[in-house]
Amino acid sequence: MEDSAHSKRAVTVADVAKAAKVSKATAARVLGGYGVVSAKITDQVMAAAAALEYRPNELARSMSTGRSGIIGVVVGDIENAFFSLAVRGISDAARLAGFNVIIANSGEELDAEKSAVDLLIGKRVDGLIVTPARCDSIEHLRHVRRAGVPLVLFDRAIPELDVDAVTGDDRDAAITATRYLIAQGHRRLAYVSAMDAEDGGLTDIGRISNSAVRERVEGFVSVLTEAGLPNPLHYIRLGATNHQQTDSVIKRLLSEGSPPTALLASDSLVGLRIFKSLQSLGLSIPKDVSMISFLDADWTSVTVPPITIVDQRVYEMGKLAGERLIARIERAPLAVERLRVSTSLVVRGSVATIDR
Amino acid sequence: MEDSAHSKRAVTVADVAKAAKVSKATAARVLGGYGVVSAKITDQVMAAAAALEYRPNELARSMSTGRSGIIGVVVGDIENAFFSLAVRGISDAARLAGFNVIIANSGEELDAEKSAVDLLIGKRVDGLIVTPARCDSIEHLRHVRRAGVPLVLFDRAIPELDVDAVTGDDRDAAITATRYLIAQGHRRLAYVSAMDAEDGGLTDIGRISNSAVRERVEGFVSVLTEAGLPNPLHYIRLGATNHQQTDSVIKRLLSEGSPPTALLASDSLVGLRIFKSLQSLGLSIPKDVSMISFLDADWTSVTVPPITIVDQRVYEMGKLAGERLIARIERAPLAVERLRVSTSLVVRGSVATIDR
DNA sequence: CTGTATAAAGAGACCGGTCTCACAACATAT
DNA sequence: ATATGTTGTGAGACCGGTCTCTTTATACAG
Repeated sequence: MEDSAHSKRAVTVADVAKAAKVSKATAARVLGGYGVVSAKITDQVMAAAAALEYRPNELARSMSTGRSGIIGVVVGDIENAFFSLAVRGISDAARLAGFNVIIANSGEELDAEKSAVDLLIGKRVDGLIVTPARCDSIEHLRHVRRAGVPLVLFDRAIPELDVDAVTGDDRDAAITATRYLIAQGHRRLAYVSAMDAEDGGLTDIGRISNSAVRERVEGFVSVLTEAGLPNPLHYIRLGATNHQQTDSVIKRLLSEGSPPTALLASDSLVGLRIFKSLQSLGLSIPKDVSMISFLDADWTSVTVPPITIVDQRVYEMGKLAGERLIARIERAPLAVERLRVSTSLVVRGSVATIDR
Repeated sequence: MEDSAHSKRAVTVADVAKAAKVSKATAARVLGGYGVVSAKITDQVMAAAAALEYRPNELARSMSTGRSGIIGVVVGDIENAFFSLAVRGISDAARLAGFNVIIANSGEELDAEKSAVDLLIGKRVDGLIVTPARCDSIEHLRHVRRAGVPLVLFDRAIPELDVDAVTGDDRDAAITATRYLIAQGHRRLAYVSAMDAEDGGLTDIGRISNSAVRERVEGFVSVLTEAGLPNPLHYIRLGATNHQQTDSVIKRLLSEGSPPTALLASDSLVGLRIFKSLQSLGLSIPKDVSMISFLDADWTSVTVPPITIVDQRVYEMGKLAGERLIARIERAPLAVERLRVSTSLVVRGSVATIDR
């Protein structure tokens, strides 16, 4: 294997310059596409570069220009369809503007998020899109701003932070879905979310550290209250983080004296887990229990019955976030804003009508 | 907004050194964690760094060390569950070894793949994992090798390229699935893949430019041949790239004089499209048509009936690819290998038994 | 034919780290 | 007291680009 040398020093502008018999500065002008160079010299340099298979060192380039052409994205969980769709939206916006994307996974954990942010700042990304795991620990995000790196929050807003955010209209979405359930005659409604929580219960909505979840819960509760239903917090359950947890949450929920007749799932993963739980408990949807899930995920349209969902238009959210960030990077004079992407309820077959 | 200045020069080692009243070299030693420095000076420097909120410039660091700590991944389509799972496997392996990951999407297009590879090489990634869109255009991959950057192919192998590859045991998987279908009494079997093709038909297996698809088709065909079934190529269809295409492929396939009784889907996206097509055609699975899909995707276990699948263990594949690449980066003396991750057939309910 | 404007090419500083080498200070051996 | 070693610190080259400033060559005007 003659190429096992492995690190034969890469070809540099200096090498090309020497081969083309011009100065390093001139070669750099040709290869970097700036300044003025005669056609003849340009050809010489290009020929030499091709012969040597010159590839520019973007690192060095970034060092002197101060721009990396990269935008960093910190998401909760790439495997979640919500985020992978969002990432595609961001990537598309980025590509259109000539930027590339580095993705880092936080696993919805604060420490991982912090170090991901630090890492990306270290790599001198031109801007950052972050899905903050918690809205009550924001020092690291403050630092991003202080470092002069444009920042856009995704899916969750932090009012104290005076920074752009792209979110769904979570409150309205929850309100619409909840009103629909009530209109169908349901009176005992549960809201199930994946957010970590000490115990499954909930006492103080204001303390939910994830704004998307909080606003949905608020919307949910406000509808129950306006409908005059008792104990609006009673059927709210957090902590459906994995299969076992969800199973036990659902089991406990349904074995109450008067169990809920409808479940609202905070995201498509929770929705899927709930679906499977109900299936394994031998319960039929929507005859025994009704459900609505957030996100128009793959699986929701092929089940029997197909699942009624809140369509979040995540791709648009991602694209918008990307565009906004790029506008910031290019110093567009914009007011700090929270951009809300509207959602819509897609009625399929997972909600029963209850006669009373 | 007092921080609208936006680019207040970042804090450098020199700044920290000045504040700590030591030389740049000493400050660098403390901040970079190399060399020897007395405890007293270390404290001074750390204090100054903390006060100034120093963050190292990884770009500059990479420039002098020649290592970026990044591995580049070029995948076909992040939104495909296959790839997002693989990416998680790769990321986990990377994180464990202290590497970070940049992801680029090729959209299964050769040009996009080439420019992604170029870009990543330009960013001086320490290694590259690529899912080659085609196995017959490999000059850009040759160049990666010539540039001295370790490379691991993912999901598809290219024997001519003398480079590590991590794939499934595609041939065996297809054989197992096909034999199973035949054992259930099926005699007219179709294979449907998403690969681009001029027309849907297929004349020369050897010319399939994607090794995974080719090997699966080979396996499929070999079983049909060994079972003495006529015209093994007859029901092989490529080009099920999107919903419309798949619909028309399926429609044409089933409106033949003697339509296939079982379909084998090349990946979970194709599988899902097939499922929906059949549903919209009013055909029942498995009564009217049987099917098997590759990949244990979300949706396959919640349909009615649940789908019999070929479980590909993609996470393991990704992890293995990551580990292999890192071993290469760290100059482990390994022979070039093709690593095959075994698959297994998970029988669920989408295949009917045909009595004859 | 000289003066000046202009275009093209070269020289070298710079970005922010790492790292080699020189050197100073002090401890231990002879 | 001198030689030798050890440890901690400073000076400055270097990575591979960009970019400013200077120099050289050429064109055109007076």
